[in-house]
Amino acid sequence: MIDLIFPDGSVRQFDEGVSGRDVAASIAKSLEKRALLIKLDGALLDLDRPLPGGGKFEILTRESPEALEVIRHDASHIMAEAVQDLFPGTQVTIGPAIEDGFYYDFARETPFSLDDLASIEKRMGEIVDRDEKIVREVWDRETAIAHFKAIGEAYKAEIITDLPDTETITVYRQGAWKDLCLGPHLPSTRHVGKAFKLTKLAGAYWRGDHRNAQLQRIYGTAWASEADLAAHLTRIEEAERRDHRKIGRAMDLFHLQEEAKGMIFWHAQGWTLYRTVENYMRRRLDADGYVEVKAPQIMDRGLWEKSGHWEKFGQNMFTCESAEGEELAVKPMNCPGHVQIFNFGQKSYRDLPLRMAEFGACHRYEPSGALHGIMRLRAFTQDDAHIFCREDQIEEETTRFVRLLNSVYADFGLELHSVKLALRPDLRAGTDEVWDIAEQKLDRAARQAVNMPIEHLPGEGAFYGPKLEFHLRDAIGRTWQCGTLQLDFVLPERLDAEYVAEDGSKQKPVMLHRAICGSMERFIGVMIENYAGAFPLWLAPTQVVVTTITSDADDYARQVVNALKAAGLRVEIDLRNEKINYKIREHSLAKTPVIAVVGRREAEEGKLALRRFGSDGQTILTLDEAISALSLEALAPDAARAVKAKGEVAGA
RNA sequence: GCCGCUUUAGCUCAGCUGGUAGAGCACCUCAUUCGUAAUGAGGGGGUCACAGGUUCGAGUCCUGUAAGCGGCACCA
Repeated sequence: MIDLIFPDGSVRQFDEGVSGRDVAASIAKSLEKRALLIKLDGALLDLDRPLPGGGKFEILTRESPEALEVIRHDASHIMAEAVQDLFPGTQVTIGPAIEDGFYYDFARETPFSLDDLASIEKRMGEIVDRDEKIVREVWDRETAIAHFKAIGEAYKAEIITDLPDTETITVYRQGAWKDLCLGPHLPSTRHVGKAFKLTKLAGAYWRGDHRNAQLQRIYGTAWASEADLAAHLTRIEEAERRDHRKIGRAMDLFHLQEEAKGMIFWHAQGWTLYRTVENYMRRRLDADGYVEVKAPQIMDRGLWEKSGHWEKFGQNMFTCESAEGEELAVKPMNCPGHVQIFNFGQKSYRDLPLRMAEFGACHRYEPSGALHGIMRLRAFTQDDAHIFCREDQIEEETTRFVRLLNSVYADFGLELHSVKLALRPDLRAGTDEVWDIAEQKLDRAARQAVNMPIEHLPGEGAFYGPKLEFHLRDAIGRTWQCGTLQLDFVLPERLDAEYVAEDGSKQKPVMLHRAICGSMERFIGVMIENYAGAFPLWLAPTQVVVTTITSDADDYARQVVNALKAAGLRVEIDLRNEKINYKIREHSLAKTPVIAVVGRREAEEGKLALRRFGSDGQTILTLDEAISALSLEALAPDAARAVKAKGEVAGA
C-alpha cells in the first residue's frame, strides 16, 4: 500500500501500482475526465503511469500552469509527427516547450517555406482529432539506439548514446509515431486542443554550436484555450506597435542607414532624449563618488595586444593604419584607457576605491546578423566606469553599485527582469584559485544586494573574470543585458596597475568593470518600448506644445513660450492656421505630454488651458501657476528628491 | 557569419497568371480664423533596393549582391 497526501492535507491509502487516473476516478468521475497529469512530491507524472510510491499528491487539470507547459510540449511532438508525415525523410531532433509556446528542430535538406506551415498546422489538427493515446514505454538502451539508427534518426541515436548509463530510456508513442522523450505527456492527443499556431521558421545549430549542422526550427505558440491564444496574438500585435524602431521613426528620434550599418543618426528630438538620460546619469555618478574622465578614441595596437583584447577580439575591432605605418585600433571598450589614467603618477591605498567613469563611445565590428535596431550596434556608448579597489572592498563596492543600479532603474520606471552570474569560461586568463575567489565574492555580494534569485550561467563569464548581468525586457519580451558588474584580477596585472599599500609595498588593485545602462543606446531603446513613446515629462523631448485657436492669440502664445522656455522647459509653438481639433489630434498622436491651448479668453486673462496626454480634460491655470507646476514636474527624479529634501529641511 | 522572409512615393501599403505604377496619410499652394482627436479644393512627388539575365516587352520570371526583419551562433 502507498500513502497519498492530498492538497487538503488528508491522507488516503492505495494499492501499489495504482495510476493517477485510478485515484482521480476514485474521487469523482468528472475529475477523471478533467485530469491531465499527476504531481507527486513536486514531480510531474503521466496520468496513466503507475505511481512509483506515495507522497504529496495532486491532480492537474487544464487550468494549471504545469499542464500548459505539457500541452506545449505535446504540441511540439504533434508537430513533429505532422512534419514527418508530410515530409518523409525529415529527421527529428529536440522539441521543447518554451515561454508562450514550443519549437522543434528538424534536419532536412530542403528548407521549409512559410506556406508549409499552414499544411503542417492542418495535419496537426487531424492528429489531435484522431485522439491517439500517448503511451510511455521504457526501452533498453541498446535496443533504442539500434531502433533509431535503423529508422534513420541519427540525431536521436546520438542523444541516447550521450545519455549517462544510469538514465532510463523512455519512448513516448502516439499511434504509430514514437519519440525519445523524458515526458511527461498528456493522456492523448485530443487534450492538446486546437489553440495553437505555428509562428515562424528559423535556422538553429545542432546542440547550439555553429560548427555543427544547421537544423530547421519551427516555432509555435500553444494555449489552453482559444481565448488565451487570441489574447496572446493581440498582445503581440500591440507590443509590435511599441517597437523602438517604429517609434523612433514616428517621433523623429533617430534613423539608421546602409552607409553606417549598426550606427545611429540621432535626430534633434532623439538626441534631446539621449542628453536627458546622460545628464541624469552623470548627476547620479557624481553624487555616488565617481570621477569622470575621457580617454582617446583610437590607440596603438600594442596597447590592445598587452591588454589581451587583440588576441581574443582582434577580428571584431575596427582598425586603421596611419600614413607613417602605425597600426591603430578604435577602442572597443574603455578599460585600457582608464588603466592608463590610473597609472599616471602614483596611487596610494588612500585613493581607493577609485571610481573612474566615462561615457565611452565604443566601436565593435559585430557580426551582421547580430545587429538589431538600436539595441545591438557597432557604435555605441557605454555608461562605463571602472572601480579600482582592494580585494577586501569588492563586496562593499558591489553592494553599493547594485543599490545605485536599482535606484536608477526605478527612476526610469524600468523593472529588472533577471539577474545572472556568468561563471568562468573555458578560455580564460588567471588561475583557478583567483577565479574561485572572484566567483565567490561576486555571488555573495550579489545575493545580499539583489532582491531576486540569481541565475548562474556556467562558462559564460568574460575571459578576465565573472560577470553579474542585469537584464531588462523589450516590448515583445526579449531580454537584453543592460547593467553589468564584472570582476577583473587580470587587466591590472597585464597593464601594470599598482598602488602603494599601507606598509609601503606595491600592490595590484582589483578592477570592477560596471555599467548601469550598459549601452546608452540599448537602454534608450528599452525605455522607448517601455513607455511606448509616451514619456514622462522629465524625459519627453518636447514637453509642452503651445497652440492657438485663432491667430488673435499668436502674440500671447509667443509670450507664453518664451516664459516657459525661460523656466527651462522644452517647448514648441504651433501657430498654424488649423482647427484646434486638428492640432490637438496631431500633438496627441505625437504623445506630447502637455498641450497648452491659448485662445482669446486665455490671452485676455493671462492664463493657459493645459491638456495632459492621455486625458481629455483641461486645467486652466495662470501663466505663473503653470510655470511653477510644470517646472517642478519636469525635474528629473533625483533633482525632485533634492528639492523635496531641501523643503523638508527648510520646513523643519 | 548561418537559415528563412522582406525590399514599390517621406510613411503604411495595393498592384491576379509579364503589357509600361496606384491608394490613404504626409508634403506644397489657395481658401477658411473655426474652443480641445482629421475644414475644403487644387498640386507636386517613384531608375518599383542594386547589378545582371530571360523576353518583342519585367515592379511582376531567373541569378547574384546589399540592407532590413525573425531566429541561431556571437556579445570584451
